[in-house]
Amino acid sequence: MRPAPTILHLDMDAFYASAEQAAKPSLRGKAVVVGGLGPRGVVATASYEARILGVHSAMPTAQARRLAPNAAYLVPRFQLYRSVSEQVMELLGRLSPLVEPLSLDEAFVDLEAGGAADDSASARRTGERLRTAIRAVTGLSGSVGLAGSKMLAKIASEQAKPDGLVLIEPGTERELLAPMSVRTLPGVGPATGDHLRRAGMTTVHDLAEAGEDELVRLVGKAHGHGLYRMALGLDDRPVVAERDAKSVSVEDTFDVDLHDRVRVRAEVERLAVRCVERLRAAHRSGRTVVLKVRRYDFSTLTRSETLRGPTDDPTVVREAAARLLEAVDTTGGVRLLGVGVTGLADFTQEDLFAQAADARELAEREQEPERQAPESGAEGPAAEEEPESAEQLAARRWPAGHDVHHAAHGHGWVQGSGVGRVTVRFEEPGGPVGRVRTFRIDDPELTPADPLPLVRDPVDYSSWPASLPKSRSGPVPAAGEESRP
DNA sequence: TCTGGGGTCCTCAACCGT
DNA sequence: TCTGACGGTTGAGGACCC
Repeated sequence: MRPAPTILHLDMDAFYASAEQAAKPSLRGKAVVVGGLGPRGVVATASYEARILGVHSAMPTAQARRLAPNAAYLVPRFQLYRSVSEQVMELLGRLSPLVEPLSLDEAFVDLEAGGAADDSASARRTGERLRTAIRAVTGLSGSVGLAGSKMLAKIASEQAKPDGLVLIEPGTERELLAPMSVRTLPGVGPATGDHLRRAGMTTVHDLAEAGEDELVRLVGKAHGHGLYRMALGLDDRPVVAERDAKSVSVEDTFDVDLHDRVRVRAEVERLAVRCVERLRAAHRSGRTVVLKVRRYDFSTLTRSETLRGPTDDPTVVREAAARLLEAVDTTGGVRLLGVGVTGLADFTQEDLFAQAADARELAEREQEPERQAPESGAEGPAAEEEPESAEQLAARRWPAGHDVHHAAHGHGWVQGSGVGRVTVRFEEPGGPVGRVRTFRIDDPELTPADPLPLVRDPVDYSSWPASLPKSRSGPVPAAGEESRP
């Protein structure tokens, strides 16, 4: 534990939903749900207005619709979130070289390493200035936790939500943690929480009392040891910048379970190719290919194969995935398929040709002479599947919430689509609530558009935090300098 | 009323080589 | 040659996180 609370945890408030509200003036103050909209979708983020109605992350979207039938339901737009995230991370990078992003909307910062704070007062000042800067640059609010360790900084930012700052003074940690639920501690989820509860432990105090040996007996060596230290408020994990990814994977859940083995095979090949595209985009190669199958009853199994050396050849990965699938029983139906690659390296083995040839030879030996080509063939994969309805076609072409441009009406976003029609609201970030118009889905004047920046004429923060920001135009965004309790 | 997608880390068993 | 301990690698699964 360091002597001063100089670890900062930033957590953007209801990030995806807030970004959508900022992008779409008509949604400000309204319940907004961002997530999968299909029959098997789940909620990624709900705005605070939707949370009041009981909607929360990881809830099936169907359930959310029952709780909040009038909320706006939008599919995620990662392009927008990524660009906002980059702005935020850029500000964090100016506070310290040690920034550890955890996701698009969360990061740890070691303020001491950046000379941005050395005691409680300076840490608090920096935290508040950061919140002000984030609001000015992105138009969104973030909550800040400050403490002497990562674990406590994260707990602090959780307490600070929404739109606040909480600082935990070193020396007060044990007292603060004692009455909290064991579920507060990182790494304690539903399973471990239940396990501990059955052993009579519900609070952090109970864990500290139980002692290390008892915890190790209950939940295993690594976890038990870590849990005990956390219960005492001890956590010396450093802030680590630039973590290399250890695996790359893609997966798809199907709206309807797949029964046709030919279709399953075709989907696995498609996923393998997508996985390699991602791998190559990251300039990596991988040595172990993993196939994931979730069956009709939600039971999940994985099968993996380690190659002689790392590869980024789509043929090699596709063939490995296909071999793995042969060993899986899919009768009863398949709900999800995934293909991943682990054991990543920055280089590719020179012997790629030989490896591809090996794999092909193996596959050929196992396959019948005429391999069904899914694209051709009268009884291809489509035989069993329903043709796409007009609704599905419209939803795919014009996803709810995505930006569009109309030759006559300008910039807008898709409010909904179906029966050959798409409804668009014409409005822009920072502008007034716009009007709604409906078009045919094949209207030639309507085209998909890129998201607009959430703040059009941002305050100049190019020399932040060295000097105070100067406002170029408009009112200085509200973001109190005082923290909420 | 059913349960996404992209990851990380840990555990355990089997197997291999020394 | 047999047996055992031990470490490393591989494969499978589970828990957890956002």
